[in-house]
Amino acid sequence: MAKATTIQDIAKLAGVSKSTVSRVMNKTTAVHPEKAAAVIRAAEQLGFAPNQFARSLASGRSMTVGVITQNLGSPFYDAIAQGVIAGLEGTGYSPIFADGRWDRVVEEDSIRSLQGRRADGILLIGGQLRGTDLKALCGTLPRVTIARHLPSVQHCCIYVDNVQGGFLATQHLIRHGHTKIAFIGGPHHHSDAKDRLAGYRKALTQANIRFTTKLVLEGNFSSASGHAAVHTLLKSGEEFTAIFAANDATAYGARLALDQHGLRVPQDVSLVGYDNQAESAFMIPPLTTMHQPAHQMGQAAAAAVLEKIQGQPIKSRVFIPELRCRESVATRT
Amino acid sequence: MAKATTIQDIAKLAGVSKSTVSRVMNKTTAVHPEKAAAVIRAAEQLGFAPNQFARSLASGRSMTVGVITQNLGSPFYDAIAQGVIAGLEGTGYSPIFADGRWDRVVEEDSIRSLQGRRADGILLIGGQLRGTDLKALCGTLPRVTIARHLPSVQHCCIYVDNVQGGFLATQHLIRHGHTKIAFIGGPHHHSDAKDRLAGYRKALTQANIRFTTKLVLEGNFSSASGHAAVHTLLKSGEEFTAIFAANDATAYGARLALDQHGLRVPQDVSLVGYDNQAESAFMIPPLTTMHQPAHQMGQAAAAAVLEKIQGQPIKSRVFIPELRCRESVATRT
DNA sequence: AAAGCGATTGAAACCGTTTTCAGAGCTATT
DNA sequence: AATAGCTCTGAAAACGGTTTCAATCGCTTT
Repeated sequence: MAKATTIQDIAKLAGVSKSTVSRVMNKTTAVHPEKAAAVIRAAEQLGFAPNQFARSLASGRSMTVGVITQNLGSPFYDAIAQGVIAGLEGTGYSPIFADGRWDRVVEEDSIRSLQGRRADGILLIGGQLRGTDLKALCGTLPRVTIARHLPSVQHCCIYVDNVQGGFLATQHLIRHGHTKIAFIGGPHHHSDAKDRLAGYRKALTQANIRFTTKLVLEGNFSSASGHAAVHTLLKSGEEFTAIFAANDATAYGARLALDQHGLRVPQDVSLVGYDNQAESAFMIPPLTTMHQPAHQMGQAAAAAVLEKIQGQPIKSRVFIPELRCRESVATRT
Repeated sequence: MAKATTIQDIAKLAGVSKSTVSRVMNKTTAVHPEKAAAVIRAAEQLGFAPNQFARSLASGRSMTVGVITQNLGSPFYDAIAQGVIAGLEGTGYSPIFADGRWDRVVEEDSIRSLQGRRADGILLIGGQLRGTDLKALCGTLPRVTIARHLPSVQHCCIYVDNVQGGFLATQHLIRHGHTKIAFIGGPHHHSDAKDRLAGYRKALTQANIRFTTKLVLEGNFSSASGHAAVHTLLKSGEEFTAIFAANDATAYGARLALDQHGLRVPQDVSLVGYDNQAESAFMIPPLTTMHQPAHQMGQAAAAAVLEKIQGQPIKSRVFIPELRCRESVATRT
């Protein structure tokens, strides 16, 4: 590799000392405008990119924030990651990724690797580690958790109120006259799934509708699981006029299964999803679903961790999901 | 944060010089077993974690590879990124992301930022920069381009044959008896879109079907554009019995528009997409589409850039998309 | 016994920045 | 006119490793 241009090269070309170049680059001290201009010109001419390692070594700050993801590929979590990247852009901080794969051990390794890289802060998108583990592992390293609510001390969480989301979705169905509402959830141990189920039950209770486990199916947030759940449900013979799926992917699978059984949406069965992924607006019929401001959450988290790095106190933040009414829900007459 | 322990601390505790500590840590030279043991003991006792920055600064290698993305959020490109992360896992190299936003200037800045972080190699997922620009910008820095074919020297490209993909999709429709096949493409300047169109024309020509621009609509790879294109097409009065959409998102939009006009898929109009995104298998009807091995491409690219970093020569690699037959195509009788 | 050699080792240079420190010019005060 | 106080600047010291270089030690070879 051709030797990269250094601050020294610029200093020579601009006829100043490297200290001055550094000052111009970082605007830390006033420099005579004429010299500053010369430095900037020289930097541009040489295509200068400061060596972040030298910079970090000298200043003690790495200007990177570690981002722990869990198996990229789900629309919701990906949108968060995208928001994080967007939120970091132009701040001088770069994101550095490590994948936790929804596995406690892998997640721990990932965090350690990020620490070796001296990340100034850590952003956890989802994950498995308990708050106390995190604290033990990260010490005082600024960190914020996204899309998860950990009630541990000294830890900021940016998340959505899934109980409220489940409640709103179910309430919408109830308001359209439905009383036999099936719920296709996520894995029992997944807190989002549990919360959405809790919201579902809350809405039922409030409307004096009896809750029955016969209408609750376990899925795993995949379309295939939604598809299978509807088969199971139909085979069970339990009556229902509406389905609330714990995410849009599940709703897609459910919708296909209904179609295969000759059931029309929304005339025979109403359907509500959760996530508002891009494809939902173009389903047939367009899917009514809960919108989560994923991108916005990612940006908020990026901003939060930056503030924490700068020593400012930050607090957790709850986002409320919003109902997006489309055409997959019909009034039960 | 408490000051981290350095090799100097270990040297003192073990009663040797820091050079020796470094040698023990990296096994670069034989060290007297007794001293080596003392060093290791000291390191463990102090919980030593080498400062990656100092190490990189001194050695010139960063153990990171830069990944340039373009607006995360599209299934195809996201799957590639996911493949890259997977391919790097366990290699000691970490991916560090920067977004180019499909904008030549932003992309250039991103590359510069990655260079500042002294990435040992660069992976470009899509992008706008011409091969010569890249070469000027990166010099001899190992780099591989994914999902783009740049015929410039000294540059490795991992891509899919979009002409062949367009050809196969169209041929599939022709084999089912269709002759009036509409094509909803991407932006004219986008090379993938151009290639798929070329494949479409090639299949037409081979089957002696006259090509007409009246059946070619411009889209932008979004569902909304597919939706709009079908409206335009229907208003134009031009007859057609099948649609080949340049990607699945476009196909979703087209499918909804057809439905809104009372046209059934596949009985009235057959539909083929491109990308095989996860949702396609659960559309109604399940969408026939071209599968691209995106994840696999990302992994291959990661492996390739690592090899190049190690000084091994690498060569470009073309993947062939495969047809995934589902239920959105019917035989024209 | 002198010279030669391989295995170890420490001192010191170096990587490219940031940051501290002291000094040089100038202006404003007394 | 001397002093104090600014503003701007360069020299040099970190930062925490790697790597080069030369020296030492213990043996083996003439």
